[in-house]
Amino acid sequence: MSDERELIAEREKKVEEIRALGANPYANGFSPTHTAAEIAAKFAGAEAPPDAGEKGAAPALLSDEHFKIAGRIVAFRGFGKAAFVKLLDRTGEIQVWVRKDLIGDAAFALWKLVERGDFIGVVGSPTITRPKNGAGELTIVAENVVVLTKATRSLPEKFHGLSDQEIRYRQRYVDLIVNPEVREVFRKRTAIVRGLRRFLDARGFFEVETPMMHSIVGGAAARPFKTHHNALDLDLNMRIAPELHLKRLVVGSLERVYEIGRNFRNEGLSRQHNPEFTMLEFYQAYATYEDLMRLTETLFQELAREIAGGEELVYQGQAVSFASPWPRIPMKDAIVEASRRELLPGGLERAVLDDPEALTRWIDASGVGRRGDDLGAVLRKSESHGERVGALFDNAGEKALPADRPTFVTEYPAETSPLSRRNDADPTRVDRFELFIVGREHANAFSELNDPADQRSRFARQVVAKASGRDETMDYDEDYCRALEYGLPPTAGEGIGIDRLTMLLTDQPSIRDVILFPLMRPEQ
RNA sequence: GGGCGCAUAGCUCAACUGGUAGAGCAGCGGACUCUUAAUCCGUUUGUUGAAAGUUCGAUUCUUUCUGCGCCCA
Repeated sequence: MSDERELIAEREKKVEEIRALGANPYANGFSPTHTAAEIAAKFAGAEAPPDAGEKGAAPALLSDEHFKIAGRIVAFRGFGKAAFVKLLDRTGEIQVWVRKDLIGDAAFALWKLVERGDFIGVVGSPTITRPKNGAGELTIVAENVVVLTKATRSLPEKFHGLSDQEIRYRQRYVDLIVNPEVREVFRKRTAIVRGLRRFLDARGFFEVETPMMHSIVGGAAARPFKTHHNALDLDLNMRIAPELHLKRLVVGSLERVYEIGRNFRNEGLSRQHNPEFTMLEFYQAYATYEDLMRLTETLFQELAREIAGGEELVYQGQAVSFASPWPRIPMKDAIVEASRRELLPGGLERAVLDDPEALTRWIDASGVGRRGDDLGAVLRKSESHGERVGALFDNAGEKALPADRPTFVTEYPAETSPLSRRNDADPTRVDRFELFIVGREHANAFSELNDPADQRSRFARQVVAKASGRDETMDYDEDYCRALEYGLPPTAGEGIGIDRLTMLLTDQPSIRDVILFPLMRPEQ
């Protein structure tokens, strides 16, 4: 009787037996008056009532007040004519004590068909069970019990729970039932999103929703998912970023806007990447990327205090201090540091990175350009000095950043930032930063390019690159350029990945641990 | 995309160099009205991820496939 179907059949038999006793195994209309947490709060610190002493005697109550509670039985300890069960509701667990003498023979006959996994409703009053080792436990002594939903599949083993990662991700509902720490991660995720909204709302930002289906690809360097609208016979892309629509809204004089929503990028899966992921993007008129560095520091510190309990946190064993000020490192300095630390061949000085011809000579002399790895491949197909610098940073410079401090990387090359404003003093670079924490990109921000002529030429370069086979490029967005011609006020904008932020603040190793239903291959 | 690893009962895990699969929990039957992984007695349960190969014999060795994880890119 251990074949899975037989286990289910055993429980289905009980469903019928419940019906035979005149009860509904899928009953409706039971309205709880209290949650587990509310009762726990109400009787926090209560003294145990006087012990009745007699073995088998009904316990003295803390209060005559009747509480109606409902939840799933996650632990069941039976004693023949009595049982202790743990009821799980949305706020946590509470113990219930069911006694034959208190609920009566008829109800107890029904109770005998109840087991771990079932939902029940209970009416009863509180007591504190006899202290054995340490304190007694707050417990609702049942006067009445009803079956609300009979479960026909049994829960995973009570002690080890569910640890198979594949089943945890595929059957998240089971994971959430048996792993309290998983519930806590997702509770914190929601608290993070609420915290972001609170932070931005308090600063006069306006929350908006923009389209997720775009006919034009833009706002990031990524491959899109394709889809199709039948009635219009229109090919569409799932958005890779909301950026261009949000800036249109700044043109529309909204000035401060943000959107929290899903983006879709057709790329591989890893511990840091899920094809659909959630981003916050916000845009603030009359701000610069430097203003956003200060804002970002404050935002992350506030969230760390609320979610992680302070500005000193530990991510997967790595201590990280959020205390101000956060280091700011120009991209080229990070590359020089990588060379110094032999993450790259030596001799890569700042002067070399500043001079396209010197960099070409260094790439040839060091052999990096002939390497079979990703860096070699990217360098060979790079068509500009800026792209080469960006490739050196992505493949080595990142690794030379401080591990124990959030770090702003600044001075990005213009070629890899087609939507960013050029730096006034050095037009080959843009007013942009990315925030790196524990080696991962956590935010990307820049002062926005609002010169329509410059924007048009940068879109044109993207189109040329796409024509030459690059698929992670943007389309020419004519309407966006038209919007810029109406005037985008000086504006800075930023994107923050909510999934990675949640990983960081809840110390989770994989993005799949902070997404309720991560993308998986279909079963079978 | 490349490399490494994992896949055994519903769940968590065993099974030495190849000898026909076990435990705990869950389930089932019984005892039990203060338990905390309740306890005690008895007891059922398997296409060892799939397919093929080597072998007298494969959970174990080989190949392919599927799914998952990790590392690299």
